[in-house]
Amino acid sequence: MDLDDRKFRILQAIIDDYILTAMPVGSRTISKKGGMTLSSATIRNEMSDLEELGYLDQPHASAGRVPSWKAYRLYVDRLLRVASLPPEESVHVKEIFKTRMDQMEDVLSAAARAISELTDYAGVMIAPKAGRVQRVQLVPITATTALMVTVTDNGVHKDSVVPIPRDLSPDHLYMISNVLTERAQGRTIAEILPMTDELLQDIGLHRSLFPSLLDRLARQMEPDSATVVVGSTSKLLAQPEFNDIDRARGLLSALETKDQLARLLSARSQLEFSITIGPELMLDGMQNSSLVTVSYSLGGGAGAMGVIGPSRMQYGRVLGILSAMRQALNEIDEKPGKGS
Amino acid sequence: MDLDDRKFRILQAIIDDYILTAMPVGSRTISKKGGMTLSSATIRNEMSDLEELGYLDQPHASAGRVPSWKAYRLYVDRLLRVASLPPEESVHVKEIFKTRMDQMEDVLSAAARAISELTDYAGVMIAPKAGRVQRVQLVPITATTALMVTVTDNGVHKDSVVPIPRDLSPDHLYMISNVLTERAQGRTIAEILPMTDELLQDIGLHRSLFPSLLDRLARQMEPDSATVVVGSTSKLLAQPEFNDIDRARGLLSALETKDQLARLLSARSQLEFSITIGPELMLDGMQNSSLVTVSYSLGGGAGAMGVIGPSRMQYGRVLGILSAMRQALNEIDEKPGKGS
DNA sequence: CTTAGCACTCGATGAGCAAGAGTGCTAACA
DNA sequence: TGTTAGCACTCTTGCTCATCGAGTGCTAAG
Repeated sequence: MDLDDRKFRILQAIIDDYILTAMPVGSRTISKKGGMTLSSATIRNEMSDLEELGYLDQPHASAGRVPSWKAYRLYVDRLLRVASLPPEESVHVKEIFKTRMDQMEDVLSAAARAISELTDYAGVMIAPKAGRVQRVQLVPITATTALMVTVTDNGVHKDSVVPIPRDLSPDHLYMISNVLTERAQGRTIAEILPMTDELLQDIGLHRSLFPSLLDRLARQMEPDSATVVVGSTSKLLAQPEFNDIDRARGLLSALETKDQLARLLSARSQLEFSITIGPELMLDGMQNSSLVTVSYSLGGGAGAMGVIGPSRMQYGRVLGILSAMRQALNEIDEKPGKGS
Repeated sequence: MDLDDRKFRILQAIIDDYILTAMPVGSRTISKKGGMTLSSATIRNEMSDLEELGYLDQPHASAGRVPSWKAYRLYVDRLLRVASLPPEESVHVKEIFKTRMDQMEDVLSAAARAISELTDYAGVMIAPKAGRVQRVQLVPITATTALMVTVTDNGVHKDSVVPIPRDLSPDHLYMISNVLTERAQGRTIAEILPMTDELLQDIGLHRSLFPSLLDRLARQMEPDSATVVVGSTSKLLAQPEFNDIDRARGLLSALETKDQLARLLSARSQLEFSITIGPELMLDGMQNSSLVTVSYSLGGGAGAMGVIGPSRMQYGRVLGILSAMRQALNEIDEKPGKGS
């Protein structure tokens, strides 16, 4: 069931053309442009075969052929070449993070915007996975609430408001923070949770307080939808496939449900890169879209970033841009004043 | 140049109809539906006058009339009635903030989403203005960086990474935090900035450190684009005016430049409510859109929220929803475990 | 001042037609 | 046996043209 070399070349030519034009590709086009010396009739026969094999679709009887998701899959698996960036763009990418970034948030949204800008698709970022706890500190807010700030070894920090007993002074909180820090330091959340009992024994004083704190700690450490940043989506609307407003709406609203995106991206933060095509995403409103991701590391933690765009995507170009971004992000670590 | 009562009523009928149908309104429609006992010919004459006065536009010679922004302005100034919510929706609004919200972020995005959901336009929120500093705390991250967490009296907190001298122990940082807190407590940023010299004298030890910290503090306190949250924008695409994809793109990209929105909203956080129509916004891509805002207070700080939609907006309904939201937000304060 | 009546305008709709792109099939050819 | 020229056929696209109808402005009568 494998394709012979000629079929490959023809399929590639079709995909290349379709990616550029978004128009169904006819046999004559390939016969002329494709660098092949075959007549359109021969191409037609081959195309007919390719359709039967499920690599091409025909919108209607007298239109050209359109690649199916199966074709894209083959394309990225076997035919894809990563396009390296032209030098001026490459420089541009390096520039993005030149300005001071105090917060993880800043880095993420700058990167997501940049990805959108460079690719003309929608850029998406997920923050690096929180690593091991490095410090926990309680900062008083009101008489009965405090802010629990957690810093991890990859520089990610999170905070949440926790209730505290009324009679705790700031110094008390600081002491508790130190105990918490001592106990939690260097551990992942999975390691911390069973420690509850031990902790409770240590500080008989605030028995009631700690289960709640550990709960929060656990919640803070898991990747959540808040750590997903979507870049410019308006770029997407320029793509011809979204002249159909309903499709556009479907995709946009899919992009707005951040927890879906969080799942997708966080699942891919272990993969150096990934390409997921249309139906493979198994999400409503994204049957005709693809997700391309690369992982990156920031402060030692692994995150993922990518672009979402029509399946007819310039995969090579996009991968090139994403690779450049990865490198730029990784370099942030080496600089002082780095992203939180 | 004032309009007589009948012109008012006719104009109102036209706007009411147009808001519902998004179609140019003809004289016959008004004559029949408008509750008036005038013939279409009479209406026609009046409409002709209204057009001359700039309240109506005519897309083309043989179409009906469409309200101009001037008409909407008049409408909201003099003819608008706030629609109170049907009880079941009112209950729904109260439910939104029932779940525990640890972070300001959570509250904002839940609210923005809810506004979008209820109105079918795009909801926007800006965080309450930071008030007076209540506590400043430095949490060590690495040997040379710390997280500066600032808590204000209205519960807003912000953080940013600051460089610190290499030889500071956590306890040192805690002491410095206490000094900073003592000095800054109860003051606004405008009051803190001139204090630099005083502070430097107090702690001769870390002269070089403090200007940088105060800088950060100042930056933290100003409202920034990060505090703007936009709810679901895909709802907007359902509006018939955005069948024109270019318009949709224009508006969406306007919604993506958050600092513009930040300016708009923060300028309106002092007003109980505001309605700004198309050209009055003076922004590209929003000539045909309106912004309706109400202020709210959370933790004692004033913020603003609103919706952005086509000028042909159900102003009364939107105001009703926003009022309900304001009330729901204000009530969060009274509960424990409140928004950050 | 109101309104009935009427001529006029102009967009929307749909039919009809020609052009063009593309296909599949067949038959000839190497 | 694979390739290709040729051709009939299909279907979309764009165009024109006529028609329809909503809506207007004007005029003259009530």
